[in-house]
Amino acid sequence: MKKPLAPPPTPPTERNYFADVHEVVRLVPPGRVTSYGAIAHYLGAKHGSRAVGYALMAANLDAATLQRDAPVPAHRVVNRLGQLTGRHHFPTPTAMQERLEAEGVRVEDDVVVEFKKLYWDPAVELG
DNA sequence: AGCATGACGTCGA
DNA sequence: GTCGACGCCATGC
Repeated sequence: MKKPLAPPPTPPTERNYFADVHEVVRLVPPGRVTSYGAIAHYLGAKHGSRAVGYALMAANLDAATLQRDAPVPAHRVVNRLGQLTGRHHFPTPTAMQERLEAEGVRVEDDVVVEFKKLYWDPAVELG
């Protein structure tokens, strides 16, 4: 039958790459953190780490994605130094830290305490 | 179509 | 050991 509405399987702003990033981030268990580079590396090491952050930013802002799939715990993603570089993109500058601390992750001076200890590498945990 | 930007990471000087 | 430049992928003008 003809389809009166044509729901695009993959919106232009959410391509396979973004979906991949979202999926991996969702796998990060509470109380653990990962890095942009780890995700990029897990996805093939060919993807730029910037694109990962870009995907998270888009995911957080795009309510459609949040409704379609589970919310992306972007607060569990920090840079390779454990710094909360993405906190400025949250509703409030402290929202990211608040969420992390709510999960038992201590944040001090915008840096995850015991980052190496809480580090969750998808390439290791998943593969 | 080309240039500039971005929640990064790695290399070279 | 610190600083600067390039690369990566995707988006916006």
